[in-house]
Amino acid sequence: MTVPYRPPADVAEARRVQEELRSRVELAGPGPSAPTAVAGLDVAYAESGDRLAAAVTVLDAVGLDVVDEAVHVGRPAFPYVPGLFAFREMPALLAALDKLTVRPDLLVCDGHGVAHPRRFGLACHLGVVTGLPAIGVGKTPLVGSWEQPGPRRGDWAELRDGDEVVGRVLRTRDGTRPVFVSVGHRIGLDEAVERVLALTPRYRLPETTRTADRLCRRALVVGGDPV
DNA sequence: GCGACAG
DNA sequence: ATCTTGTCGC
Repeated sequence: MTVPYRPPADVAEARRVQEELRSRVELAGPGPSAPTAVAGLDVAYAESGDRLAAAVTVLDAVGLDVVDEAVHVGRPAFPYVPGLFAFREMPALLAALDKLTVRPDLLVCDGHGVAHPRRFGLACHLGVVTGLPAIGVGKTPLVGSWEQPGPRRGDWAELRDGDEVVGRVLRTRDGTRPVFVSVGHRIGLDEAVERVLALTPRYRLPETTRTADRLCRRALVVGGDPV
């Protein structure tokens, strides 16, 4: 899946691109079809901050075993600006996705989807650009307010920004901090939460992001960096 | 005006 | 994201 993508030259251009792509987000799912190959995406940075490794792991939706994986080592494509975070990692993530042999049915991103100031976080960006259904799973909030969800796995609370429900604060494990789930592209919030719970049988974060996290960190070490 | 701010 | 020691708990 080769997808054309050019990083913006500056903040102004990034915001224009973001606004243009935002109109293409689909907040509902395509249908009842259950995903079989779920991809996890994550990026690790070198201490210097001038090098990064983007990883994608594809897991069987049922057994949660890794059926394919790919990494791409490169440089950040944009400075870190809250709200424009996606531009930083998009090129490397797309390059990694390009190397996959197995085409995923769903992308699980470490970052938010529509739970974003302009409703277009990394998960939306990746979903729209690739055309694949995508879910955003953030570890910390970016926008919105919420009531503390119950203490048990599966308990949740609405994440709302003003009058809009932009996601769900979901407890994936008893007694641990919740994660922030939001729609990225072509999937509904209920199904997104359902998928996240299916991917967290044991740990707080989805197995997809855990495997991708280990992969990109390893790639960064093998590539030679830790002083 | 001040503070907050995914990774 | 990354830098960091010990510590509490299963």
